[in-house]
Parts: sequence; structure tokens; C-alpha cells
Amino acid sequence: MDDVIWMRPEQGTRGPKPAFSRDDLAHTAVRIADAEGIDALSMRRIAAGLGAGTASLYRYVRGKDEIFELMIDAVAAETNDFTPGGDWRADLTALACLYRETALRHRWFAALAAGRQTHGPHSLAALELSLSVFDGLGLSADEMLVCLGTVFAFVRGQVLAELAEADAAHRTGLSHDEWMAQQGEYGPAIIASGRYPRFTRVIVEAEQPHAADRLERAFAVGLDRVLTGIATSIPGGNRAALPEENPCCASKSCEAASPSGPPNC
Amino acid sequence: MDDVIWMRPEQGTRGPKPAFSRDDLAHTAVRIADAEGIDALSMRRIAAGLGAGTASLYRYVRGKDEIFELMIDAVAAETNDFTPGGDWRADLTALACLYRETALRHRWFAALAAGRQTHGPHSLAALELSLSVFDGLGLSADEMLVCLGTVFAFVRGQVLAELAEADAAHRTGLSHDEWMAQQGEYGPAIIASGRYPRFTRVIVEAEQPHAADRLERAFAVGLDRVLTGIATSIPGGNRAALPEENPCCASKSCEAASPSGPPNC
DNA sequence: GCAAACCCCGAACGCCATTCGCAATAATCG
DNA sequence: CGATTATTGCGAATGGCGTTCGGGGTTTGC
Repeated sequence: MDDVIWMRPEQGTRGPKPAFSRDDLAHTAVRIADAEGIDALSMRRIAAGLGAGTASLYRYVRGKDEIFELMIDAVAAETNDFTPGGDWRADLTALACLYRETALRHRWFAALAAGRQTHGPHSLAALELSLSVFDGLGLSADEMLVCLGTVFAFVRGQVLAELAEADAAHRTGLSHDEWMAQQGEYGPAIIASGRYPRFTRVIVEAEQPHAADRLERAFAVGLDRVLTGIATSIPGGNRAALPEENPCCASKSCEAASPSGPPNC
Repeated sequence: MDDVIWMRPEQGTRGPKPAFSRDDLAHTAVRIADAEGIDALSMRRIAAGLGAGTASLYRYVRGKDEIFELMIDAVAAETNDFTPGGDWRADLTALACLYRETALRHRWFAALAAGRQTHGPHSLAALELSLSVFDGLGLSADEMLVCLGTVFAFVRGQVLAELAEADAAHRTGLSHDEWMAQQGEYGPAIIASGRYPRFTRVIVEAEQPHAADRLERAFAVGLDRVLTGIATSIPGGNRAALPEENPCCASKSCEAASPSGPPNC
């Protein structure tokens, strides 16, 4: 009954009023994790940021896991700043970009959220919003879940890959020189070994990696293809599949997603 | 130079031979993590499993991160038990299923591997194997990377979602009764709130969740759609897109992936 | 045969999440 | 209006963690 934090009342009826709210905990935790990394987020650190004693946190939360739950739900709120326009494909594209931008803003979010199911109010609202994209298409509940699941599996997986690539500090992508610079003497050793000819060819020939926006482009292209595959199973959703990718189409939809934000997707 | 473990020699030329190999560390660590969970994996625990002193581990490894690196590469070896048959789509399907099965066998693997780039020998071999699927298709290096990246982003994302769903111990899927049973009084509270009509409808109407193989099916269907979208951009890869999904097609390919293993995909 | 290089590891350090118990506070009840 | 009771804040303590230090033993190359 009360092992779900969202079911417990924020404060009792008796006794002194709590000094903070759950939102206070969530937002300071998010701030710290954003600034110092998720590994630097300790109960002591949160309490310090809040100006409270460490043990006091356990009046608000059963343990660190519930802190994570609060953080995830707080950030989930940022993925809800969007109203669907009626074109499921454009709407899904926009939602995916919005999710990606949010996850890149809070670099700990994707890994944390991918590992658990969250049922906080903002997370539920996000799910509700996502489902609303399919309004009027006549899809069954199962079908909607599969479609959404496929798109967001791709989005989360791709974002995690982006973060992993960037997390390697000075380490970079797969372009020849950047990768060489990172690996020091390991890159040449791999190539010299002759054991990985295709990998070597990719390292040597890759050109896209030099482009500054290559991560965005890869995301847009991949997303577009995933959606093309999904369109296959949506009545009336079959569009002419373009033989060559056109990332600009995704960019357009993405621009619509964050009308006021910078066009960095 | 030597901040990549794969570049450091396993033992020096002088002094006593080390009592263990890196593989010993990797395999005991994997065994412990499989059996007791990744959180139970401590340096002390590994040393105990190895019959060594805790501090001795630091003769083999710079820190716990490198233990993770060894574990990931050890498990990556399990994704290499496959030889492509020449049909890129069937081969990618098989590779995806093989990856999924491996990740489900080692429930810590996906989350760990998704967060970092690994360049151990088995991981490189896995990449090389994956790239070989595109042999003879005339794709550019960039194009191959985007295709592979899209497929594996989906695979990793989907597997993480499956694990998250199962990780919630007794917590289950999205079927009405199972979900209600998990949430205790939270589920009814959500529905009763009336704030999430689409979510409520999905909870109530979902039927697939009752099927025992629903996770496999969702994976197969999603993967098939992703591949359909990718086929769009591969010369000669455009097949007639089926208006309705046919998960059995993916299952067939998957069976081919592990000819000797149990047909549990 | 001997010095340099290497291995093993007990002990210690500082940080962590979590628990316990007590003093302070505020709503409720008699 | 007390007295009761539920609740809050938190100092102190517990046990576990990753990692470092330093010393004693072992093997190799010269």
C-alpha cells in the first residue's frame, strides 16, 4: 500500500510542518546531479544543498531509490511541454526530439529512467501525452503500446549511445583522427593487428563524424526510418518510403516541437 | 598510452607469475553479478570468490571500472556465436535476438554496456561481425554505422525496458489485473483520478499482456518494423511492406540465429 | 649472487547509505 | 486548558564500500 511513494501523503496531520517539500528534494537533487554528475549525488550532498541534516532526508523518502524516483518524475515534466498537432508521425518525431533534448540536458536521466518503471504524476502525464498521438487512428491498446515502445526503445538506446560517446571525456567519435587521438597507441594497434578489417575500413573511411551535427543527423535519420517501419502497420499511414534518407524532414518536425527553443535538433 | 587496459600487458617479465588471469577476474565477477546482482558485486566479494586478498585485485586492474570493462567484454564474447548467412535482414534479426538473449541471461549487462564504449577484443569482434552483415551491399561507412546504430539502439532500449519491467520484482506488465495487483491501491487511485483517460483505457483493454510470450513478440514485431524502415535505405532492400505485422517471420529468423540453443526467442 | 622488478595482502582512510533514539513541535482529545 | 499523540529534525553510530600504503616474499635478468 504505502511502498509506492506517490501513495504516501506528503505530510501528516499532526506535528510540525516539514521544512521542505518533495519537489524541493527533487529539484536540489536534479541540480546537483546536473552540475556534479550522478555519482557525486549522495544523501549528505543533497542534505547540504538543502541546508538540512542528512538523517532528515529519511523523513521525506524511504531511501535513495525514492530520490531517484522523484528526480525522474521531475525531469519527466520537461518532456510534457508539447501539444500534438494531429499528424501522428510529426507528433512522434517532435516528442522523440523533446525527449532527446531533455535527456541530453540531464545527462544522468536516460540511464536512470531506462532501468526502472516510474509512475509519478509527470511520468504518467508524459505517457498520456504520448498515447494521445494515436487518437483517432483506430489502433488497439496493444498496437499503441507496441508502436510507442518501439519508438522510445530506439530513442532511449540512441541517446544512451550518444552519451556514452561523449562521456568518454576527451574521447570522441569514430572518425579516423579523432579516434586515433583518443586511443593513443591502442587505435593503431587495433588497425595494425589486421584482425578487424571492416572496423578498420569504417574508422578510415568515415566522413560524417567530422560534421559538427552528426549526432543530431544520425538521430534524425534513424528516427525517420523507425517511423517509416511503423507506418507500415498503421492504417492509412503508408507513405511513399523515400529511397534516400532526408534528415531535413525530421528537422522540420523537430523545429515544430520546440517553437520557442533554440533549433539545435 | 596505458590508461586503456587492453594495451597493458597482462604480466611483467620479472617477478612471480600472477596467480590469476584477467579472464579469471572477469568470469568470477560475471558469475557473482549473475547470481547476486550487480549491486552485490564488490571488490571484496570478487576477491573472496577468487580466494585472494582484496588489495590484490589492484594488481590486475586500476579500479572497479576496469572490472566492468572486463565483464562487458567477457559477455560480448557470447554475442559472437553466429555466422552470417548472406541475407542482411535475416542476419541482423538473428544478431539482435542473440544480443537480447545474452542481455537477458546477464541482467546487468545491458545497463552497463549501454553507458560506455568498450573496445575489448570480443567487443571489437562483435562489431566486426555486425559489420560483416553488410558485405557486398555497397554501403558507405557512414551508412553502415547509421544502420547498425539504429538497430542496436532499438535492441538495447527494448531490452532495458524488458528488464525494467521484470526488475520490479513481483511487479508486472500493463495488463489490468496484474498491474492492479502490483500497485496495490495506487492503480485504482490513478484510474479513479480521471486524469489519465488514455492510460486507463490501455490498462483496461490491453490483452496481449496476458500472453506468456508477449515480451518476445513485442521485440520481434518492433524489430521487424525497424528493419522494414531500414530496408528503405538499402539498395535492393525494399521489400513489400506488410500492412499487418507478422511476428512469426522474425521468430523464424531468430531460430536460425541459435541453431543449437533452445527456441526461446 | 644480487639487485631490480614484480606479486600478495593486512591495515588503514575517508566516504557512503541507513538506523536509532531523543528533544522539539503542533494538532487532537478529554 | 492540559495531556496525549503523531510527527519533525537530526547528532551519533553502524557496517560496508573503493582505494591506498607499505612491507615481506618471489622470480628474473645480469
